[in-house]
Amino acid sequence: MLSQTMVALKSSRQQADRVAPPSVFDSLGSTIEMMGTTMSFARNSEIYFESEPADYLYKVVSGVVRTCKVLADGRRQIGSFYLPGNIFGFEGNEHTFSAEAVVDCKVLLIKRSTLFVSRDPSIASQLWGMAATELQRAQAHLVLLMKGAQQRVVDFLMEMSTRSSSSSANVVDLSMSRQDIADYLGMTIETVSRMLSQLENCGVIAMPSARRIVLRSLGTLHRLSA
Amino acid sequence: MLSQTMVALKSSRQQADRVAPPSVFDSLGSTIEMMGTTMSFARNSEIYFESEPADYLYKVVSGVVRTCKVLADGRRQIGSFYLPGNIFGFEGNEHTFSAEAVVDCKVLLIKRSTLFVSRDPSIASQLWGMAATELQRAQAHLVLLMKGAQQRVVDFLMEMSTRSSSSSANVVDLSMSRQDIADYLGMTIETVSRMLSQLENCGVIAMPSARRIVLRSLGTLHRLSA
DNA sequence: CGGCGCCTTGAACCAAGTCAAGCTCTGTGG
DNA sequence: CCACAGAGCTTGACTTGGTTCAAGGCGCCG
Repeated sequence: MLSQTMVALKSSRQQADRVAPPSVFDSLGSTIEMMGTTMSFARNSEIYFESEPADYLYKVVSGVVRTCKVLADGRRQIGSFYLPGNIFGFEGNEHTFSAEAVVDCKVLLIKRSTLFVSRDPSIASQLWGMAATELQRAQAHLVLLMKGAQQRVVDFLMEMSTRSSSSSANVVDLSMSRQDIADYLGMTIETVSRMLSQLENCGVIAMPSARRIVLRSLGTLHRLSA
Repeated sequence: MLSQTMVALKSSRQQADRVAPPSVFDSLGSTIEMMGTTMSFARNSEIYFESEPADYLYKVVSGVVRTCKVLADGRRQIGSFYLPGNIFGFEGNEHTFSAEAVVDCKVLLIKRSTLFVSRDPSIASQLWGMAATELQRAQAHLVLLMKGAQQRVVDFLMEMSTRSSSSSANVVDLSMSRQDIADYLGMTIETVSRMLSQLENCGVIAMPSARRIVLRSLGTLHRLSA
């Protein structure tokens, strides 16, 4: 049951890149305006660590971010993946998970304190809404972990398909490794691999390459995830 | 893998009991004052259903509440338990889980709209804090579900011990059934039972009765939950 | 071409689930 | 007050889905 993950993180935290113009932090169609700083992070570098004080919110500009935690026995749990446009870093006063760049990323940082000085009540309710979205994500993840291996993989594919505003629907380009997927779904890379092969054999997906998945029958997939 | 749970819910939604005086909604040491309504719910009755619009927040006055969801295959997932003083009902605009009374309960209802009319910025930040707490709870639950059966049960006992402001520390009085515990921990009642017996045989807990657990060695328990 | 990540596949193993009794409370009616 | 019924809990024997261990394949870059 022990460690498979043991990712050697690049220790180099990246430096600030440029100061963004007064920009629109526009998730959820909102209009929180503020000064933000964009930073770049190299693949597998750490954005923040799990227990650092949470003074910022983060918005993915490009790339993909994962939040994760290394358990006592060396295994790793991934809390969530964040795609361009997504906002992360919502945990209370102290981060409960670390955040890392899955691939090279640009991330917009917003100091939390700047959000509360403004008296604009719409900001408060937007924050509320984002936290609620995050909570729903976590709850969906809980439900996912109760299912069997095949269902988990199918759910994952469907989630990624839905969330990535991909050009051609039905094609999912995964930027994360099998190990990342396994740690997100709470299983081993071998099982992830087997389930994918199995789905391919059944003809419901195709894998032109390991990281590119074609969803050939959304109907069947949806039924499988029941 | 099919249904074990099939709880027959009492359909009788309870009526409003009395109107509370302008009361202090004082979780997190806050001072959100408002008119609230206290309602009583009988054991196993439904407080709200998963997909109803979420117009209220709820505070447990007495008793214990569970939030849960019935999966497609009939199994049930419990999102969380709420003890007296805890506040629940934070999901976005629509509840993702149902809420039910584990035992006879009194619950204080607060209409959300009343929270937003006031311009008091402290209310907003308190709401933010509560949502963050709820998120942390969910994340802790995620981590829990990655562990082995014994660890899950130990974690559950520790959580309950910590959260219940019990008179005598080290004694946990469970108001929920084995089935509730199993559905919270993502396993079967048999496994829960086996793990508890095992812990008792090792001498780290005692069970004067099925629902009353004495933690005989917090140190050992803490080590086991590693 | 060779080395190295990363992914896949196979076979053996094991933790938890399933199925099936049996036990222990608790409340109820005689 | 006792006997009985039923729900809830425990325990044992067997099955199984997923992990573990161990090769082997594929693709990429030097």
